[in-house]
Amino acid sequence: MNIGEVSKKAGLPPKTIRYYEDIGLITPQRDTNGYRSFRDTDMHKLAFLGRSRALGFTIGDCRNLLALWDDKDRASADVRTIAKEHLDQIESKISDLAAIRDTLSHLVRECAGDGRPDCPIIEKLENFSIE
Amino acid sequence: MNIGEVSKKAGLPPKTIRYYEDIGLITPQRDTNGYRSFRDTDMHKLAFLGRSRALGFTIGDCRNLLALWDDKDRASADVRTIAKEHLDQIESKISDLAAIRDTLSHLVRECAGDGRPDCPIIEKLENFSIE
DNA sequence: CTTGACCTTCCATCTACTGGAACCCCCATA
DNA sequence: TATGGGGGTTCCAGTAGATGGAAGGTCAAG
Repeated sequence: MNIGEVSKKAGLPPKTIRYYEDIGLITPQRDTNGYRSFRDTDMHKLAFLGRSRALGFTIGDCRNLLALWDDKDRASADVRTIAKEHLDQIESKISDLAAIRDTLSHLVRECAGDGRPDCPIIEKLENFSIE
Repeated sequence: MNIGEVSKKAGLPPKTIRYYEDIGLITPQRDTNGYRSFRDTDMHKLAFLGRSRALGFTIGDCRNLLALWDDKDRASADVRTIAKEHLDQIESKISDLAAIRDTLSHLVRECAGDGRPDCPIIEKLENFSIE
């Protein structure tokens, strides 16, 4: 399978797939003409990567998860640890963003948004602190 | 005021402050020894930048907000537009993250996390799709 | 006079790609 | 046989927003 077809099936741009090869996440064979030749296992890994990345795992996480995936004897606790840490990060990010959203939506509601120059948003940015 | 003191007051690392000068967000004077000499207006801008960045505005947004801040005659609608767009982005990011969190926490709950090798997290990453 | 804390510049590095240039390969059609 | 179009290849540069580190100048205290 050539990169274009793989790209469609895995839902990843060709550039991204080449990049994943560059950084050693996959190692597709080559045809005599130099084209990359993807096997099922490459396809499988790419799909795995696509899903992991969609869940927000970093490339480093993905590398670890792939290694764990390859290792049939690993303890599920190892996988769970990575996932749990990531989940914690996501939860803290969500609450950060929620605080920001609350502050901002308050400001946006307060601002008349008309032609007049006085604007509470700018005023608050001058001396407000998010708590 | 030297950069160290400004750094403490504004809560921004010296590196970041120099970077903000590099990209033209501030233009502090220089002492005869070459040290940056920060005035009140620089301090004020840095504090403004710190707060805007803490609210997740991009550097580009900050540049626009600073310009609007300088322009005493601008319409508050201009400021409100930037803030509103940003708020929308934040809300969509929050819901993306919430979907990821739901999926992940489901997986983490399902995984025994013990010494055994079978792990639903890995299994789902093999053939799961986030909807 | 030396020590140590500051300050300076410049260059490299990080994440996770993405864009573009220049070039090769394969197949179908006129 | 030429040619055109749609693949593929490599390599270099750039994105955002800093951050790390090297090499060196400056200043105040002891």
